[in-house]
Amino acid sequence: MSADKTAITPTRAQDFPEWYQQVVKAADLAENSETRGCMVIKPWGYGIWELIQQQLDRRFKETGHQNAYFPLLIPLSYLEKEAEHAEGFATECAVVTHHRLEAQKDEATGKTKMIPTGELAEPYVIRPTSETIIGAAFARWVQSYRDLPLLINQWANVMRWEMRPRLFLRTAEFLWQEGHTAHETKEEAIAETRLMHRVYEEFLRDHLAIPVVPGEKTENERFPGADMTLTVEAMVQDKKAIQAGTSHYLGQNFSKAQDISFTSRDGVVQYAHTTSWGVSTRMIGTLIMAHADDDGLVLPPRVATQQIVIIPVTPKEDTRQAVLDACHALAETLRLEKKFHGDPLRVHVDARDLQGGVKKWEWIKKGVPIRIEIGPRDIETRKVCVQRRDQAPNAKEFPDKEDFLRGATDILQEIHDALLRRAADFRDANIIPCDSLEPFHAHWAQDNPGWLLTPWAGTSGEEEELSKRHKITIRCLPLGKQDAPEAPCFLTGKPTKSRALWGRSY
RNA sequence: CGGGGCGUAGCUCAGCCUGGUAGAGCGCCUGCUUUGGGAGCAGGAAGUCGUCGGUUCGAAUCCGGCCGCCCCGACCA
Repeated sequence: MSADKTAITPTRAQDFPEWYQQVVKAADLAENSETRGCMVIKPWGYGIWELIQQQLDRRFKETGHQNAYFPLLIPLSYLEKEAEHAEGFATECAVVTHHRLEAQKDEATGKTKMIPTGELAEPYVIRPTSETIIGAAFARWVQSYRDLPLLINQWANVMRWEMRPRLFLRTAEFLWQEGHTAHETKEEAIAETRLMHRVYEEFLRDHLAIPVVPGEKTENERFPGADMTLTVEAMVQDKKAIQAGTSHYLGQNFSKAQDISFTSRDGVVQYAHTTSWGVSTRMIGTLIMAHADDDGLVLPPRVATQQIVIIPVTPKEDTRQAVLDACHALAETLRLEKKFHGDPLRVHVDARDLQGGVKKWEWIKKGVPIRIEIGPRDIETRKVCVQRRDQAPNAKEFPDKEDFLRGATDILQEIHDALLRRAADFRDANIIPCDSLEPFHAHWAQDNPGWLLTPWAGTSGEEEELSKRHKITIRCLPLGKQDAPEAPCFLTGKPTKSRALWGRSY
């Protein structure tokens, strides 16, 4: 193999979107299905989702939430209750209109066709999100201030009839969690919105090694029906932005529309303040675009379906069994004795009867953080061959087995830290301050323009104009930057303490 | 929903213009060789050529309807 050959063709530099597709394929994460816009998530990819689920769910429970489950089908009339909300999703709803099929034989061809029949009096919409149907339940559950706060989360699938699907990033059906809460006061609801926003930021940083810019969406970019939308924005390797998670303060918009009311401490009937927040399988797409390289996927250790893969090297038949035994023994020791952030290590022995090189490259493409090779010589010298996914494919070290055992979880943490640092450096290098119009316009003519941070005091209309002109959006008003030194807005010249972050996005 | 392109083996595609009834590479299976390595050689399995209809002695190939997919826009977690 020549030194410049990569496992993935094309490379990121050659064709980023195609590279992405090839990584998904090479890592065996998911594939397109017969159903338009919907993907089949394969075990290696679903394993990542399961880990995301487990670890996020733990945080939700720690912050006082409980899981529940609500129907997939929402009566059409529910979507008519909150006008803005309905309008926001109207163009991407799948509608269920019939409840049975009738077999009909075509006399000419002899084939049987199934004809929908039994039309429903009121159609159902397959949930694009569940505010309305959960709100209806909340209306029944909330009677008194003593019923509040109501802190519910649901793990579910939703469907949005997207025009241009892309594996993980934008599929018609996707998996997510949606938190829905109801509170007595605005302050409490906003505190909840901010809390979950922070949970997302920490999760992305500490579990996925993705640094994000936390901030607030402008009115133009808000969730339909929300008073405030908080977002975590990730920058991926083509310098585009991906909204990795959102947390919304819904004010009393939904509670008024759906009558989520309660008798307050002073005996007055009031409307609850509600929130909703969610992350989806899109995070897997974000993770790929943030960390993968020209040899395939690179998994942050905490969400790696397997963290360590041990490849037996069996050149001779007479030492084969001893090598296999040594591999299994090491795997078992790692599983039983080592923990990474509280979870037992996930270790796999790849004993398949394939050539070593084939196996090695397969695990590189699948992004396994640590590869171990053990052969007859290593058994004699009591060493192991250690290779890391954050280093070159042919880089290897030969520590004593005992030393490796002692330091295995440290290596995982080092890999996590290295991924995070690399991504953070990249992001920081590609957020450019900009305080006047000329360079702003010029910036977006570049190929992969990165983000601009500007003083901003423009109106929604002015924002929209700039957005359309350059195919950009205000990704967010970054959280820590809304009390900056007063400066003239780059567009209007009005003095402002606020800063806006502009970029192209997925 | 507008503008382009394409549906042929599991995958990527050639063949279509100039109709004569199906090919390559990769993958898969078998055998031999190789073995700290994404190997080599030999053999093999696998396609009602998206679908319905028309023209023709004969259609993957020509004509029409339908269905689906991809790319560029509008829309979006």
